[in-house]
Amino acid sequence: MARRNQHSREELQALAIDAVRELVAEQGLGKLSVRKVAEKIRYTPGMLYHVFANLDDLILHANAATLDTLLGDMQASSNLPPPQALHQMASAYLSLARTQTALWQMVFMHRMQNAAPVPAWYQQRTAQLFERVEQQMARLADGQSAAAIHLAARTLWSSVHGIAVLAAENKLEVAGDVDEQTMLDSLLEHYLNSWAGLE
Amino acid sequence: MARRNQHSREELQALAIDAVRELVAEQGLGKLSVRKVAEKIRYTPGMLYHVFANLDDLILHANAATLDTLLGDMQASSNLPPPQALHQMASAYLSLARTQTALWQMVFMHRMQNAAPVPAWYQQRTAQLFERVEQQMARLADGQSAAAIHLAARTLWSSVHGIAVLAAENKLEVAGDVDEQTMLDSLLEHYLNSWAGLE
DNA sequence: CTCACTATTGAACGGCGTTTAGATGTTGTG
DNA sequence: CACAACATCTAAACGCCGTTCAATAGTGAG
Repeated sequence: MARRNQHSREELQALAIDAVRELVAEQGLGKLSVRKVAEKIRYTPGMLYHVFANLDDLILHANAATLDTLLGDMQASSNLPPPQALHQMASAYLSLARTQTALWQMVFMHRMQNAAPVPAWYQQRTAQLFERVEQQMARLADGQSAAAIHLAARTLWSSVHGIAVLAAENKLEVAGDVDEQTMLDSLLEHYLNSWAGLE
Repeated sequence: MARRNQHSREELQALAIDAVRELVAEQGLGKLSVRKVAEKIRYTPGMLYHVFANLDDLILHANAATLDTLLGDMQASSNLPPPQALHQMASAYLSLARTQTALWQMVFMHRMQNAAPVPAWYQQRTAQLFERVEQQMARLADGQSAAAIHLAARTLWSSVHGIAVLAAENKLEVAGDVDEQTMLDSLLEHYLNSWAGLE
């Protein structure tokens, strides 16, 4: 029982990635397993190791797909005036954390087991995220140094991330009933107000 | 082979909690297991289930200890003027994330498997964290409503949390070489500037 | 038609959290 | 002092998990 060759290597990759994303969306990251993925695409677990290095590698590929949709959503607002653009980008980030919580968590909160270095094709995507923020901050800046813009972009986005983390967990450690979108508004308004010297 | 009774129930709890914290500090959360904890305190895994409901319950108890030291550190600065107090509290939070990364992650980033509700004795500790921030924000506020103070405290602290998350991961998803303490300074300065109308 | 090749399987390894019957000390009672 | 009742703890098992790898069964080339 070998070589069905119904699927090329690339098709198998795509099948497995889709299966991971479906399983996680349905049952959460905690219930994901190599065996379930294999069963879902009707192969044996061992086969997945000819196509991916290990489970973390497979997860990384699935995360790339999630990041691509997020980057797409964020790109859509890049032509607005900077404050609105940042607002919409942050809203897209938060929206993903709220509506696709499990997938968002797999991207931003899953700790990889293998100490393997993050591959370039993945790092590129996370770098793009900050780049888009930095672009808007640069447009907003009034003659600030590149270092200052870099710092502010990272500060602001880490803060947005913190709010999104809260939204994704949605109760456990930190109970409270403040709406996260309102928190986002508060953060952006006040931080940008002071940083860019707006009124 | 039963009833050594060398240790009371409370002593066993304490032993197990210490073992968890040592194991996690040394090897990280990913390597923690009931079996290792049991071996470390020289009992069998089954015994731990007479003292704790399950592994998550044990982790929760270990986390309470971590939270207590954090709350102590944060309390120390409560008599300073509000901006400095918030600064020091945030620094304590960040410092824990940097120097005791694995323990910090166990508190703030570990997802519990069991859907059990968070017990009151634990929720009380996380609530205290926000309360202390809120207290300082209230002192800083210029006649703002309780709701506005609540919102601002949660916004600010979620942002601090986001920066601490970044510090704890320290490379993986988001490469970059900006010092987190500097980011904290930037966040606090600008957010508080605008929120409290300071100059 | 046969052979070399390769995609795929199936079984195994060692680990995990958790449950539970039963063994073994300790303690209270007569 | 004997013995029953009890509490404590162990040992083994269950069903999962990620990962590895020898063996196998289809395929395409000659």
